[in-house]
Parts: sequence; C-alpha cells; structure tokens
Amino acid sequence: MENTLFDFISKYISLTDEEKNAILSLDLFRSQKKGATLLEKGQKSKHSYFVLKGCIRVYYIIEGEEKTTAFYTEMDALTPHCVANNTPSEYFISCVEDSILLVSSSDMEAEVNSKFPKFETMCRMLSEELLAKQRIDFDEFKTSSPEQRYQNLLEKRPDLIQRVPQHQLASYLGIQPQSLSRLRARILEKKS
Amino acid sequence: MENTLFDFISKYISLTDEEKNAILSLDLFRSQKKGATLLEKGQKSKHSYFVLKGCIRVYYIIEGEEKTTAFYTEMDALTPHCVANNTPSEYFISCVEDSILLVSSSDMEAEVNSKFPKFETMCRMLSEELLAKQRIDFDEFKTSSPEQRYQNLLEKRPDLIQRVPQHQLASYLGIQPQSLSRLRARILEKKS
DNA sequence: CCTATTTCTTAACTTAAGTGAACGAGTTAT
DNA sequence: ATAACTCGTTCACTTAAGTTAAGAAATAGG
Repeated sequence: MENTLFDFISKYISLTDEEKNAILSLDLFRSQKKGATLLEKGQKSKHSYFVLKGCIRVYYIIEGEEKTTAFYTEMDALTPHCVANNTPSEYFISCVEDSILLVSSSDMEAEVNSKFPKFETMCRMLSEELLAKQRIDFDEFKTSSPEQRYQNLLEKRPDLIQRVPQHQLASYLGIQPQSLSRLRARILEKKS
Repeated sequence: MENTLFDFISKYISLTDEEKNAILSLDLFRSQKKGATLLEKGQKSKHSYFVLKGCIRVYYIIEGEEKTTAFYTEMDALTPHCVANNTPSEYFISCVEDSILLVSSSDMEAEVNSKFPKFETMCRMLSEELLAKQRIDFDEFKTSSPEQRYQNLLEKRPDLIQRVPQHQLASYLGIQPQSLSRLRARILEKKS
C-alpha cells in the first residue's frame, strides 16, 4: 500500500527515506466499506482523497434521481469542489467497493506545502496534469455519441464496466440505464 | 491592461511594485488578429495563454468537421494539453476576436517558479481551482439535455452567445448547428 | 458596389435517446 | 422461507437530435 503511494509520488518528485517516514507518520490511510458515504450534499469538508485500493464515485441527486458523474480508482486523486472554496458540497461521494484511501485535510496540506516546497511543486504539477487530462476527457465527451463514449470507455477503462453497476455507468455516460442496455444490445448485434 | 493582470494575480498572492515591474519587464503581452491561429494540431508548443482582452477557442477537426470545445475570454487562463506532456497537440487554438494575450513559455514559468515560490503557490491554487470548476462544468454537461445546456449558458455566459458564431456554439454544446437553431426556435415558441 | 462565401434557418426524413411499464434474476431483510 | 427491493433488460411509444438538402441573410473580398 505504501509502495502504491510512493510510486505515485515518484512520478513528480523524489523523496528521501526520512521524508517518506515523515509522511507515513502522519497516519493518513483509512479503510472504508462498500457503500460508505465520504461526503454529503450540503456538507462542508476539507478532505481530499487519494485512492490506494478500491473505487469511489461522485454523484448528484437531481429530482430524486442519482446521477453519477465520476469514478476514482487506484492512483486517482480527488479534491472536492467544496474544499477549494469552502462552500457546502453540491454532490455526494461514496465507496463503490471496499476501499483503502489516503485522506488529507486542506489545513494539513497548507502546512506541508509551506514546510516542503517540493511538495507544493508536486501538487502544482499534479493539478496541472489533471486539468489538462480532464479537458481532453470533456472534449471527447462533447464530440462523441453515447455509443462512441461507451466504446471509448471499453478501451480506456474496461475495468470500470466490470466493477460498477450499469445504472451508475449510464449516468456517467450521460444517458438513461435503459439506453445503455439498448446500446449494448445494439453493439452485440453489430458484432455478429 | 496591466491592471487586468494584477487584479487577477491579487486574488491569489500579493506582489510588491518591484515584483510587478519584474513581470512587466518580461514583455509578455501579444496582440492577435481575429482568426489568427495560435496552435495547430500536430504541433508541439510550450506556450500558455492568459486572455487580457478578446476571445480564443479550442477546436478539433474530426472527419473534416470543426468541433469547438472551449472558449476562453477575459481573465481566463489556458495551458494546452501538449505543453504538460510535450506531445503533438490534438487540437487547434485560434482567435475568435482581435485579442490581447499574455503568452508565457513553460521554461520561463519553471524559472520563475523556482525563483519565486510565491508564484508557484499561485499556479498551484489556480490550477486546483480551475480543476474543481471544470469538474462542475463537466458534471453539469453530463446531467443535462442540450436545451438545458443552452439555457444554462444563457445564464452563466450570456456574452458568449453574442460574441461567437452559432455553429461554434453548437459543438460547444455537443450538438449540430441545425439542432441549435431548432432548439432556439423551440424556446422562443415556449415563451410566447 | 457587387460577387462569393460563410453562416443561419427551415423542412422532411431517419435514427437514437427519453419515458413509462413490466418482467425475471438476484439480494436483503424480516 | 418469503416478502420487499434493487437491478438489468425488453417493449411500445414519444420526443428530440442527426442528416441531407435548400434557401435566406449576413459577411468578406475584390
């Protein structure tokens, strides 16, 4: 588990053993059961998450319906919108599977950032990278049909289709569960 | 023009007059004519943009069709995906209007970041903020219909609808220009 | 100033997604 | 063990977006 974290960090900066131990001593790892809620709509929170194992999702409740918009799996980092601007959350976050997460608070990050400039550099690089990557994902979503989005997902995150309930996948693809069912049937039809 | 920039920066950090002069002496402001291309597909680039005045757009050419996916106007910052990972660009960037831009290179930013930690802090805060904001935009896009997206745009960026050609707006909303025309007619119908 | 081109709209038709309902399989709770 | 739910699928029907084509309006270029 620690290795997952340090492998990830090593993509951006290099840490001494001392620094690694300092991080471990902060004791940030948390286990969560499938279905556990990490953040509710309306709540304020200062917590950011890094997924070491498992899967968490972001969802809204719109006119009584759950709309899942994002999944975070191994090596994914998530700072909810409400953390940045200290407002009540517009969405929920919960565990799709039993998960092991690294949970940090913005206060703690601010402290670490000011003590270790190297760490702030990593945060900057990481969020710049995620911003550019998310831009591409958004662009792909805009420029493709539901069917193309599903095919795209099959290529890029085939594991998600196995791990996650269909009705959650559907809203992730921007459609109704019935449409996803139909679309899958249509694709099978084509192959044969 | 300088004020636009320093007003923006002051949201994140405070600068001394000396520091302001240092920034101005870098001479980063560039004027661009409507229609000018800032980045082409396949090109590598190290340039990031901050829009002081005007409007630039990101677009793809997919099966011969232009697909516009993003607009950047006054006080918006853009670091293309290809800058972060030094790969050929998957999209084009061009000016929708005559524009005044601040253009920086990643080399220069790296240098400034290492000399002035304050500046790196600003970059981190900015990209974290943009990441969270873009996440919300993406979520709204996923959870709403083309018509809702248009109504949403009317509320949040009414200026865009005036400044930008309809066919570019259409792909920004994820639909065909004909569908946008129809959808606008439908909305007018409802109001009366 | 007029022509050429681009942009926007409209229309008719096709295709796919939304909606409401029903069903069976699998799960959870009592 | 059975009742109550959840989940995925299918069906019939409605609605909206995609597609192709044509024409009007606005814009740019010579």
